[in-house]
Amino acid sequence: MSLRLYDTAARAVREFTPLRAGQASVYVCGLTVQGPPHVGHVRSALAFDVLRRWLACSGLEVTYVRNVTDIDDKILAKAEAAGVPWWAWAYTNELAVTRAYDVLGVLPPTYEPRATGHVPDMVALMERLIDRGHAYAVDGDVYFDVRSFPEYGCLTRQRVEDLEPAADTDTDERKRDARDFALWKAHKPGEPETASWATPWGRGRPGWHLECSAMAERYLGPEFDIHGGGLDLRFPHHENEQAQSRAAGDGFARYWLHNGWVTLGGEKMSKSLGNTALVDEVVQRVRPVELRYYLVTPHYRSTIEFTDAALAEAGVAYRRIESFVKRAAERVGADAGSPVLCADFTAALDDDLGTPAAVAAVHEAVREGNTALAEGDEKAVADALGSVRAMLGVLGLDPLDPHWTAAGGGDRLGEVADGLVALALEQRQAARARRDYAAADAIRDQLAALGVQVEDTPQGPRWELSR
RNA sequence: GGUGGAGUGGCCGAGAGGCGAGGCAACGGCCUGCAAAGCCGUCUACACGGGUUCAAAUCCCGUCUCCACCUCCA
Repeated sequence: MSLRLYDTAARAVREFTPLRAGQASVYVCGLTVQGPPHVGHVRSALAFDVLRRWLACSGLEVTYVRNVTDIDDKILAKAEAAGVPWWAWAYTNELAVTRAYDVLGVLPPTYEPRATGHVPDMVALMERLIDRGHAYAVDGDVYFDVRSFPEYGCLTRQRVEDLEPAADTDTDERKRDARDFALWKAHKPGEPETASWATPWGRGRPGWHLECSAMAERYLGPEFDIHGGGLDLRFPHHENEQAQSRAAGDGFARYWLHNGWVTLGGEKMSKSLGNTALVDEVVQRVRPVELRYYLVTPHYRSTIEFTDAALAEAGVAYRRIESFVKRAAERVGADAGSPVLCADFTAALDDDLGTPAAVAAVHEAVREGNTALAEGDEKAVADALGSVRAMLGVLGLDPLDPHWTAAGGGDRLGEVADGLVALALEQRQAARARRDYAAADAIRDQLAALGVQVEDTPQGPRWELSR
């Protein structure tokens, strides 16, 4: 069986057949860098990070482009309110987004283009659209003529007549149809000069949708495999992108993937509602890898409610897996066993990235591994470990991946602590040997009070920091 | 008004006509000096009302509730 993906345009799961054999081209809408990222934003990045890892794991050479929208109305407004240049505001937030992605183990894209760096591509695209009769310029604004393109609305199955007028411009009277949307916005008095670029129609700045069409074409070609983004981008953003590109003669995206919401209090997490949980704040309370587990485990298209309880539960579940990996690695070595993916795991991810069933397969392998550990069957332990680590690697959740283990390693104080705990455990073992359980338990209790969790195993005591 | 999505056991969260997803919690057992961890077992649910079918959480009709997009939005 091979990969099947739910395509929003088809409203069905479709077999994934790459345009070019052995390769996959993916364009994902990144963020408009108007503020720091919240949990909902990173869910999207994580969903497509898993897609990208799975495509690569399936043997495809993946070109993954995720843009940054670094110019738009809100960036201008917020920067002005904060009294800083718009480009500084945008860049500050872009750095915050990059940091959040990195903290959660999102792999860097193949390339991350910015809207402001692609004005010539946008101008060229507008010229093509005007030449073909699908766009028109009025007083420095350039609009897409939705009535000129019969397919308009096909991505979201909407009829132009049913749509409410596009409100992305101040005035309607210059547009041929109220639903026509702006490809380019003329410079307005009062807006910073730095937020405008020269074009054949005068100075101005990009409309939101145009950048993605221009950048996708530059880096992925006129037709590419997968276009991803959040559900809210279906309309108008993706509908408009597709209209622009196809009206210009490009094939554009062959599969459309959209991730579901993270809700808080039953409603979509969003800045306008004020119900956001910022990534920076959440990772103060939970380990990033546990946040990643929480976000990656449910299916990417389902809505998930962000609660402390759900997050805590995800942490417990992840630690169960992590605990096996660490014990097994101590027993047989971290790299023992071969990276064999369980058949259930592969089948699950091939079925529209069914991470819930994939995680269930991981838990199954962990259970078998724990049994092997208890029975002292080192061959079986190694098999399970290799398999579990390989599967976790696809999900970006391998506890032994340097990304998660890098922090805090190798410092002098840590070595001293290791030695002190070992010393205490020797004392405790001695007490146990002479059946002085009161003394042995006292040592264990004192270590526990310091956050050191001791467990006895057939191979002797081991310890971890409790959480 | 138009276009979509959702309602599952104590909780999170899958599945989409017939074999009890998985995890968390709880309870019982095994293991352990006692723990911890682990393993085994128990807990048989699908908003409501009809219908189709040998068989429905899954299909059809109706109802209720909630959410999203059509305005910036992951």
